[in-house]
Amino acid sequence: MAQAKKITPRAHDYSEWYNDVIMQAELADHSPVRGCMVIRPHGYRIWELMQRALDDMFKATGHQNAYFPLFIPMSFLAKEAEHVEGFAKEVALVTHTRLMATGKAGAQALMPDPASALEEPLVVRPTSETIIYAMFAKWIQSYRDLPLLMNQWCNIVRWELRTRLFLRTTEFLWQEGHTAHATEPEAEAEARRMLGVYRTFQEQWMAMPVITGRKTDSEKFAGAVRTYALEGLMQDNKALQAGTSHNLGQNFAKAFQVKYQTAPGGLDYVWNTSWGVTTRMIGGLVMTHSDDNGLVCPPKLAPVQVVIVPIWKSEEERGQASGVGGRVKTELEQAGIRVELDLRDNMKPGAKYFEWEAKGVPLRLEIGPRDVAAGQAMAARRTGGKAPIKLDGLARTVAGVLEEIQTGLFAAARERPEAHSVRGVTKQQFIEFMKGAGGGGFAYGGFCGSGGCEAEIKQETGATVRVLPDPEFRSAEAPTTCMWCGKPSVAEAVWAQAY
RNA sequence: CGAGCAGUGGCGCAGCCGGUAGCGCACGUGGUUCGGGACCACGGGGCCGCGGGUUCGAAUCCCGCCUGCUCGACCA
Repeated sequence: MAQAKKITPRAHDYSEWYNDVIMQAELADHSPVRGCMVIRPHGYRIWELMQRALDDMFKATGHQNAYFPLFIPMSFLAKEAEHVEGFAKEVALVTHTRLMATGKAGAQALMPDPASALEEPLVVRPTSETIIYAMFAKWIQSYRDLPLLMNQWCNIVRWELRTRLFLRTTEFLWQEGHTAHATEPEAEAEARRMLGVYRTFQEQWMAMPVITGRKTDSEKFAGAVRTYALEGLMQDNKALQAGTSHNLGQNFAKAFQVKYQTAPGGLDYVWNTSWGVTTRMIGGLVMTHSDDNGLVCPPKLAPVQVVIVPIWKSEEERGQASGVGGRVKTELEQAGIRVELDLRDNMKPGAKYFEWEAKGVPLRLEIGPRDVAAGQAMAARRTGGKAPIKLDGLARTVAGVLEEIQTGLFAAARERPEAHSVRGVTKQQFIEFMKGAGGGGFAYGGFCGSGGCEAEIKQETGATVRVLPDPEFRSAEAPTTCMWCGKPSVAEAVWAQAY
C-alpha cells in the first residue's frame, strides 16, 4: 500500500500545514543559508505569472523598468533620518573585497583580507529609495522631466531573525516603483493609484480579497509621509500585508537634493512615491485558497492549468487514450491554456491525481476507454466536482470552466473575512475576539490615534492596527469613541493579529 | 537575538546503556497491473548536519558551530 507523505491537516497545525503544502507542491525549499529559500520551478513560475500581469499593469500606467545596483554606499542610508532608523537593524554589509587563505581547515580556511577592507562599507539594498533618488537628482532638471515613473524588479536583503518560507525570508524578490512628481497632490494620487493597481491584481488574479487603507504612524514605512497598504485575512484568521504604497513627500528629495525648475522659473524639491509587492504574495496565495490536499491555485496564476491523465488497461487502450490526450493537449495549447499531459506508465492514475492536486492544478481531464468511446473527457475540478465534457469544442468549454473556477475561488475567499470580522467592537468584545476560541480576524472599531493605545493593545492581545480603512471598507456608522480608551475617535481602525 | 525541540540513503523514521547501520516509501530492471495513492522478484544508493575531543573503537559519550521547527522581542 504505497502512501506518499501526507500533508498535515490545517486543523491540526496550521503552520506545519503551510510548510507541507509548499514542500509537496514543490514551490520552494530551504537553502543551506539561514533564512534564505530556493524558489523551485513550480513556485517561480507562479512568480513569473504574477510579474507578467503586474508588469503589464505598470506599463499601462506609464511606468518604465530600470535596474539599480544591489550595493548602496552606507552613507546614503544615513541621509534620511527616519529611514536609517528603520533599516539600520537589519542590513547586510559588504566590508571587504578579497579573501585570504589561513592554512586552517573547514570554515576557518578563509578569512577577509584585512588589506582589502573598504573605506566605506556597502549596504546590500534593503530597499532602493536612497540610490534611486540619488540618480533622480541627476536626471531631473525641470518640471518638463516630471513626472518620472520608474520601476525595478529585483532582490532585497533584510536580516530577519525569524523566517518563514515566502512570508519572511532574509532575501526576497520584489518590485519597487519609484516616482517623482511636481506637486504633492500628484504624488498622493500616484500612491493611491498604485494601491488600486495592486488591489485589482490581488482580487482579479490572485482571487484574494483585501482591505485597503492607511497605516498608522507606528506602522508606516520609515521615511514616508503616508503609507497605504493592502491586507488579506488568511485561513487562520491572521492578517497578511500583501503590498504597500507610500507617499514620501519631499523627505528623500530634500535628503538627496532632487530639485527641479518650476514653470515660473523657481526651484523646488520633487514629491516622491514608492510602492512594492513581493514574493510574499505567493504565501498569501497559499493561505487564501489551499486545503488539506495541497495547493489550490487560481487558474490565472497556475503554472499548469489543465493536466490530462490518460487511463488504460491494454496496450491498445493506452495508444488510444494517449493519442486523444495528445490531440486535446495541442488543442488547448493553441487556445493559450497551460497544459500537461501525464504519460508516465510507472504510476497508477490515482497516484497522479494526488500529485497534481498537491501542486494546485485547477482542472484535471481523465481520458479512459469509456471516454474515448463516448468522445468525451472526465473533468475534475481541484475545487471539487467531476463531470464529463464533450471533446467537441473542448477548448472553449475548458476556458469557461477555468474562468468559473477563478471567480468561484474569489467568491469563496470573500466569505472568510466577512465571516471573521466584527464591527463596532467594545474593549471587552475586542479582547474576547482576539484571544477567544474564535481565533480572531478583522476587528473594526473607533481609534483615538494614540501610539500608547496601539502599544497597549498589542501587548495585551497581540493585535495591531492593520489599516485605517478606505471609505468603501468602513462601517456604515462611524465610531465616535476609541474602543480601547474611550476618548474621542479620530478614525475607524481595523485590528488583527498579523504575519 | 534569547528559550525549548530536532538533524541517520531522495522522503518518513528505528538504532543512541559505545563494537562500524536498518525498516517503510521512493528509485532501477523484469513481469503482472492501471477509472482515486498497485503487486511480486531481484537490485542500486548512507562524509549518520559540520568541526573538535574522550576511547583500542563513536551514529551512540563530551564541547563548539550550522540548519530547521515552535515560542518570545523585531519586521514585506
